[in-house]
Amino acid sequence: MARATISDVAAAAGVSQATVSRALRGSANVSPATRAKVEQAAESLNFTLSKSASTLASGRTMRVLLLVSGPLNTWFNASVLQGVYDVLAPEGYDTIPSFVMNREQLDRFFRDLPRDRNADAIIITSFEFDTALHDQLSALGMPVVGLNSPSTAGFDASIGIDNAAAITSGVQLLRSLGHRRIAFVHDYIPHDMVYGTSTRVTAFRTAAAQAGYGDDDIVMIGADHHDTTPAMLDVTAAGIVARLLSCEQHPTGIMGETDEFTAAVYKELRRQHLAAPRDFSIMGFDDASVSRTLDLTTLHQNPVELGNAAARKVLALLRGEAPERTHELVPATLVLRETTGRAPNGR
Amino acid sequence: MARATISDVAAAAGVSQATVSRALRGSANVSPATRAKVEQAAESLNFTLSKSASTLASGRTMRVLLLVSGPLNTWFNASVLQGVYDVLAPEGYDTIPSFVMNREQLDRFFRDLPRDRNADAIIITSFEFDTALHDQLSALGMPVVGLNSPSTAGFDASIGIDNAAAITSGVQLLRSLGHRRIAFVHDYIPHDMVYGTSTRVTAFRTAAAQAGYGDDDIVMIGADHHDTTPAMLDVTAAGIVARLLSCEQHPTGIMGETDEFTAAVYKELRRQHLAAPRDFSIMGFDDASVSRTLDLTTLHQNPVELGNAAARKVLALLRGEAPERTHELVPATLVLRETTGRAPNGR
DNA sequence: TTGTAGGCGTTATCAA
DNA sequence: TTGATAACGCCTACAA
Repeated sequence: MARATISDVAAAAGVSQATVSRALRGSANVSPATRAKVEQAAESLNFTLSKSASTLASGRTMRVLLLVSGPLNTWFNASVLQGVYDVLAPEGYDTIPSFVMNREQLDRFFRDLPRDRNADAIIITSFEFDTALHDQLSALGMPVVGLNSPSTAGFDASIGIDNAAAITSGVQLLRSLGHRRIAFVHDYIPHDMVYGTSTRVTAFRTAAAQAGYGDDDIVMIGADHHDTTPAMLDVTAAGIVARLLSCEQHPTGIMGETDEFTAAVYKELRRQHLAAPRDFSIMGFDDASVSRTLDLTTLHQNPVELGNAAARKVLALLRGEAPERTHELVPATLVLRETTGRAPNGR
Repeated sequence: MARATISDVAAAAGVSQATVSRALRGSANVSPATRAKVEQAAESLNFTLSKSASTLASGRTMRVLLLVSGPLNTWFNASVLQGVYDVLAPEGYDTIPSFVMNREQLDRFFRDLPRDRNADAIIITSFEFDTALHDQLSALGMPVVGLNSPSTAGFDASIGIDNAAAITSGVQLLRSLGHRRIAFVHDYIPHDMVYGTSTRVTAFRTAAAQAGYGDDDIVMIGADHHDTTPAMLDVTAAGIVARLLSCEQHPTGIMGETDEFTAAVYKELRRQHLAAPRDFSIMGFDDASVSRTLDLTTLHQNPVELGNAAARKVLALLRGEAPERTHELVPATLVLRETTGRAPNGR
């Protein structure tokens, strides 16, 4: 049997199509009696409004795009999606995830976006845009909210964590524990589209200098290519540790860009029969589940809540209101666990 | 400025709307010259087809729903999403994730689904359906493919891993390593909507019996409630371990329902100064990243590939073809790492 | 509060 | 290969 349309319902309920439309969308100006009649008719005909037809007629799609950088199945991205979904779904909006891995895909995304014109707003996560892209954003013609984007330019609203402040507190911790030489280890940072974590690298440099570390007391070690498979992560980490331990006077305080990456480095250090915090201190960033598994000291952030907040801003923008706070920076807080402690040599 | 419509392009290119439509969708029967003219006109007007209008006219939405059980931000679910997205996106389909946490939400989902009628197909992950739900599936009127669903009833196609075979190989491993008493530890399994992992519980029982373990040599320990926060997982695991160690003659071979859960149990065991494989053997299930971090022996599966396969089946169904294999069961293979070894007491 | 009627931007059928 | 034209199913002034 063909699907019932709004006129079938109208006929069944003995009212006009317009009234059915109003009743079913919960609009005001419909008498309770009429509404009941309509709802009952719709129910018995197993009728529901067609989203496409509504969209075409109203111009509202009830969909919001979520653009994330890198794979969807990382702890951060998946949590953001969860958070966005949580607040959008009850409001009747679909969340449509898209992800891009490199600059080329990003450009294509923006080129094709109007073609799909199937969204009322877009949330963009963890991209470091150049000015060309900022212009693209403005040309979109829909609310754009940024999540963990280094700059707020081009966004109607944004939310992110305060990477710099968090890194600073981490550096302070290492210093107060007596670590004289400290290192920052991080994954490969692509040139064509920066993933946002580059902020942490520069923040570490700055924070260390401010904390009184000299250039010789700071060691930055980054992977020189992107690991594609999980197995490669161990290999990358082994290379990092080799470089770390071959420093003349190796650092005893180590910060990692993310928990995942830090976990791999930590594992390799243990393989070298070094123990934390006996021989060194190590801390991650994110408070992902792996940090809990390893009792890794870390900097806590909650990407689900970031997603929630971003979605709330979208909703406000869509209602034509200003979000409570247009550009928001939330702190990431230090979580002390078992992998940090007094520096081995004493002070 | 208002957005250009297909007639603007038609006018600019000096052809009819129908021709523009054909040309832009790459349909055959358009002369190269005309196509070029149209494409150029579209380009200069910055025109792209409206998805909603296309949908309304054609009946095809170019969207597929992905219904998952439990939160979106678990390793498994996020990977499935990634896998589905990977094959659907290049074909022009949007992937729309939905997740439900309990039976009530599931019922609502099916009740509201036609209301949204905004999908051409649906992929359903990790649900154990009763017959009432099977009927719902058939009534959907669109291709339904199952992913890791215990039964194939009601699905047009399905794919999943062979939990039973995998569990059997795990049990065999423990037996050949000389473990006389073995345990299966698992998280709380809700009654209202089974998450699919219950299969593993029963599979363990069966496999153990077949491998010659007597009833007294098998210990099943499940959490008695659902942990909501990450912190609670440790508490749950502590309870599990307490029960495990308080067995008269405690088991030395342990299998866990998932890597995540097993990791928590393993952590608690280490906290009790027990070491694997010296004092016991432990293995997880999934080959999630945490198992690599901990060098945990596990049973490997690749949910990204499961997602790929499910999406390919959807595509085939949508083309009106039969999928290569309608109902597919792929093996999960044993990955030996550092946490399993000869039973402590010898044989 | 309810009804009428035009329009939203395509696709698809049928001719030409 | 191309062009008219009738759907597609709903929303929204506007009128009653």
